[in-house]
Amino acid sequence: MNARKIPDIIIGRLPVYLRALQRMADMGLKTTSSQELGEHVGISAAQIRKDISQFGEFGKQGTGYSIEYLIDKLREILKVNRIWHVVVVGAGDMGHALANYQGFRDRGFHIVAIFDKDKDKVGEKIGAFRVEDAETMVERIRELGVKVAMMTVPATAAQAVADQLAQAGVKAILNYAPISLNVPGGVKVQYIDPSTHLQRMTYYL
Amino acid sequence: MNARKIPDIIIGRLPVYLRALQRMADMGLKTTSSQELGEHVGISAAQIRKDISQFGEFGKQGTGYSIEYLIDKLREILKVNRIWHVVVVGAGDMGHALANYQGFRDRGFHIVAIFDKDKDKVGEKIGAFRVEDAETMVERIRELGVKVAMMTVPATAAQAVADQLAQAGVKAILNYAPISLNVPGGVKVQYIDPSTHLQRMTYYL
DNA sequence: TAGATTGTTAATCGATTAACAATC
DNA sequence: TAGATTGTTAATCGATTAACAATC
Repeated sequence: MNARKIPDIIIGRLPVYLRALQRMADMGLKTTSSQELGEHVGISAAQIRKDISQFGEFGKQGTGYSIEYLIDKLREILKVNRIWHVVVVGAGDMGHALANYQGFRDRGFHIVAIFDKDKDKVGEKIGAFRVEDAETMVERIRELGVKVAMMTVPATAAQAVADQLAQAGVKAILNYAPISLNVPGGVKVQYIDPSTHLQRMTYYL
Repeated sequence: MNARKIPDIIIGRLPVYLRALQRMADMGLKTTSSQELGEHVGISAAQIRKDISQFGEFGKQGTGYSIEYLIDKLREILKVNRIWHVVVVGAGDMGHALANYQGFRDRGFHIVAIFDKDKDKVGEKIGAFRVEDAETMVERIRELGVKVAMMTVPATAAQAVADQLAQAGVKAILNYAPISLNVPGGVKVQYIDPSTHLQRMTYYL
């Protein structure tokens, strides 16, 4: 089916399409076109058609795409037609914000545990969670079979934590620490660093 | 000097180089090579040399780059050799986390105000700040001459807030709301959406 | 049918890599 | 000097766009 190797850059756009489509569905729309979707996400219609057609023929000439059907397909392709259990490492302000964030609902993710190294924070209640001791992290992640983690630890601790996560079997790390991580092959990392994002814009000011 | 149009994709990598270099400087290192820097950030040495050489000849054959000098140059290129005043819109958990975040220090940014629409939140103290009424936002941003904003509002409010920010003269928006924004030409947007970032990785699991 | 829009091909455009002369 | 590493060129590789036949 999707036998050929799909470029990273295309995979990176699919969640953006999915997000826009889910929004359209929430607004009660039933169908859309590459043109319309493109206007919403700021990408050319041709590129959207090309990206989507990598995975099959999901549209109809003359009428466009069924929003519901395309959502289903994208969720299937991105493997978010299931719930991924996620751990948060670091119970600082950002860890709190993530733990309380409602936006993971219906996007395929469910936080199952939060860890911190600081003994003062261990046991603290955050929403429905209780902060667990980082010392037990590797074991707990293995037990729970968790493959996805979000790291909100200081830069100085980040590489060591990433090593532990990889060792525990985590395959996808969302890194909020302002540092590039070295991870074994097979482990994916995405970076969120507000300063870096801001610096990508100041050049143009 | 840097007369030619530099591709976006190169500008996007410069903050990553800068972050790695600042880390090296913190560790007391004085010089580095494209090879070494490349290993840190996961980018080929050839590409790093090519990227940097777009802006001048900052290295030395045989010895590489002076870390301090290259940091200075990158800060100058990215225009973060000054302090940008920044506003936060939305005083929810994420707004709190950003307001308390120490990582903007020395990266060129300084938060000057936080706004929220919710009258119950207006007046609330967050660190050194007091939450201001969103109704006064446009005026306050104009007064303060702020060009950079971070938006942590619900998706439903995001477009309207972005319109207001643009109207107030903001030219760079870091958007935490899970929605693509339409902004006038000349306004830059960067997106941070943890679900989208996670979905970029699940494909590979 | 007429109009609209897909999926796909070919052409264009842009980014990355490899290689090496220059030189510290 | 010998070794190392830059800056740059040319070659390769990959991504985007334009165009259009197919067809709903």
